[in-house]
Amino acid sequence: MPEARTETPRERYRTQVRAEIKEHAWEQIATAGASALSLNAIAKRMGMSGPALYRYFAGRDELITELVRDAYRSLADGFKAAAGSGADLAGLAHVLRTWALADPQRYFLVFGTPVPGYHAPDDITQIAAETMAVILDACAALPSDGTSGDFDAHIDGHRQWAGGHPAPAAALHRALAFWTRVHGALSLELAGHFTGMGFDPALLFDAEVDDLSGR
Amino acid sequence: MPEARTETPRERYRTQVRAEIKEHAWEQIATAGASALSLNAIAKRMGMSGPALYRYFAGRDELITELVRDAYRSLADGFKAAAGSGADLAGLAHVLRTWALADPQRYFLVFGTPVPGYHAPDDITQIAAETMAVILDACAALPSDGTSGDFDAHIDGHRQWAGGHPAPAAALHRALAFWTRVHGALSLELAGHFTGMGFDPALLFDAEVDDLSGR
DNA sequence: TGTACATCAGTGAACGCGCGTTCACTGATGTAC
DNA sequence: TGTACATCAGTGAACGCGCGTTCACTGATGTAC
Repeated sequence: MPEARTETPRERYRTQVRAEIKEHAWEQIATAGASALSLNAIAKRMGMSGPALYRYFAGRDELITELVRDAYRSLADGFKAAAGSGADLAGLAHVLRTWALADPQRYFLVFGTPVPGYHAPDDITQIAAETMAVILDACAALPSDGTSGDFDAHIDGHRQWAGGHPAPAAALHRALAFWTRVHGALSLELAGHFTGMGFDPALLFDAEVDDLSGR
Repeated sequence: MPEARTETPRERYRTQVRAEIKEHAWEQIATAGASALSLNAIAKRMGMSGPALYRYFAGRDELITELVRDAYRSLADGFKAAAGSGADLAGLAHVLRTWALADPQRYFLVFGTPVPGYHAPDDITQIAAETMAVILDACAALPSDGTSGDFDAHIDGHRQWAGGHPAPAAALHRALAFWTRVHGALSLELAGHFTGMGFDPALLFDAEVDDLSGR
């Protein structure tokens, strides 16, 4: 029994071509970085003329914004799926690492060098907040030793940002540290700053995650 | 008593114009990011024609490489000066933070999104190793609780890279964690990932540094 | 001290390129009666 | 079922732009005798 068809053949074709454009875009980004993304080059690769792409995206900026959105979306979905399967903070860290290694340039598109003056649209910020929420839940689930540093006293403004999440200050703090530490280890690794240094970045990553989880 | 003059007036002029070109380049990078760096635009700002710059740099790539070299150099010098004045690991962290905040795009030129396929020349890698050495010394000077995790057992390959530095494994580990944690906190802050989250990134940074120093 | 020559900074024209984007259009696909 | 019309994907030409880079040159500065 086929599902109810609410999409016309033309609509299906449209979404398919849109997806194909994005795939070529990702390929180009993986190869030469996001700054080298060119609509004309994508069109050529797809065997069509440049202006044709304007049927699918208002322009280069909209395409890039869409790619950023998709990247955040896939990360948020990965987090939620893992959390739903009972993953703890360490498990989420490894979801992030796997996601990053799968396409380093995608990782940098989201977490890398910012373009001065660019501000992500609200709905993207929203998706980013979803990922934060998953991490915060995982931190709240972790046993805490109850000790509290200077920073924890300062953090209530952040609790408000997090939708008034009832986690203890130490958990809010730990959630932020999750991002900084895991991103620090990952981005230096992906940028090649550890190549030739004689150790395995994966083990350093694991050590950071262990420390973060309270060991 | 004037010092011995080994530089002719022409040479002095050359180095001065070179420096002026670099200054305009940094200004442009700070404004629009490194990918927007353009020789012609620099020349226009300086009131000269584009080709004139080829008297001073073989091309765009050489200019950028030189900027990266200068950035590393200034960071390494800052570290050494601080260490020479008795700064501990926390002091060095704040040197790095100050250096980063002074020109975020310079920070990202060095530690940000890598250009696929680009490899820094050996002399730049060398300067990077100098900065690493300063951090490692600071870590070796810190009291260690002697406990050792899984990662520490793996780290001897890295000791070799570090010129056979006699620091305990825990210090080597701490030096690496210094980079990942401090870079993680700094780069997320500079990229604006914390704006509007209701806490002060400087305090989070301090908390990370305290934790790193053994509290 | 003055003259002849070499050095070298900077110019302006030119080349070829690829970019994003617009526009008027052709031709195929889908829709309404 | 067939015909008239609307929708819309894709084309090719064109615009204007700025880029890195080369080349032959002018004119000023420095050097040697």
